[in-house]
Amino acid sequence: MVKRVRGSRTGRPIMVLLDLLGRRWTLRIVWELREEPRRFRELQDAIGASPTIVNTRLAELREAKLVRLDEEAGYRLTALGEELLRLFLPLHVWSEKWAKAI
Amino acid sequence: MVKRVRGSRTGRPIMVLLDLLGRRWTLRIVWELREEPRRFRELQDAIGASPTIVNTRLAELREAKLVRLDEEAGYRLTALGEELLRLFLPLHVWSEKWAKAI
DNA sequence: GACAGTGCTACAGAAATTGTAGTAACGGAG
DNA sequence: CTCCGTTACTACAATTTCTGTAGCACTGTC
Repeated sequence: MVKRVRGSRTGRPIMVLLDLLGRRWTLRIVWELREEPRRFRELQDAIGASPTIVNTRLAELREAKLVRLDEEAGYRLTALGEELLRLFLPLHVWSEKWAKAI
Repeated sequence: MVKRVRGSRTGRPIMVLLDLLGRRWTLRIVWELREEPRRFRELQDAIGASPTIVNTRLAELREAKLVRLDEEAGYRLTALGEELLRLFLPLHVWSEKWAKAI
């Protein structure tokens, strides 16, 4: 089986990004790191996923330079990761409005 | 089909939203509908997913009142869906910057 | 040495997704 | 009416992904 690039085969950055963020737990992990660094197990407990997939997603996020492992404090967002998070922060407020609408 | 709540068991709106958006193809579908309505097959061809999953995601998005089926024109974002999209639009520009950084 | 914490991995079973094929309803052409 | 193309959508087996549990190797503390 040929290794495929998930999501877009075009390689356009927006498609690559949407594909990365559209994997289970990815958005959630970024969200959990929004305020402070987290240890591997801490993160795993917080989101309730298996260590296998947490590790896989962390590896992808690290490769994408959105997350890094700080030996002292744990996993944390990089500068790029924080930029991305800032784009997502309005979601929090909006989600409350959305919840009322549905 | 049994209705399950994926992701967060808390029911907090932001978690429910992150869970919905963190399913494969969901973000991509919203993105494809950003400019104009799309027919089912058109959408399927554009993203390259199976009809099964396209239909499943559309059903979820319709239930979440983010997408609706306009018999005349095809699937389109609702007012809520357009609000959500507006939050995501900066991603397009940011993704270009991100692509250069990695 | 015993113990707890760290990141991380193995692996079998369960769940989600794919790929292919097909259904049913509708409209227009012949 | 029959045939054809279009629509949304479904069935189902094969494949891929994720889960749940257990454990490893390493570091530091007592």
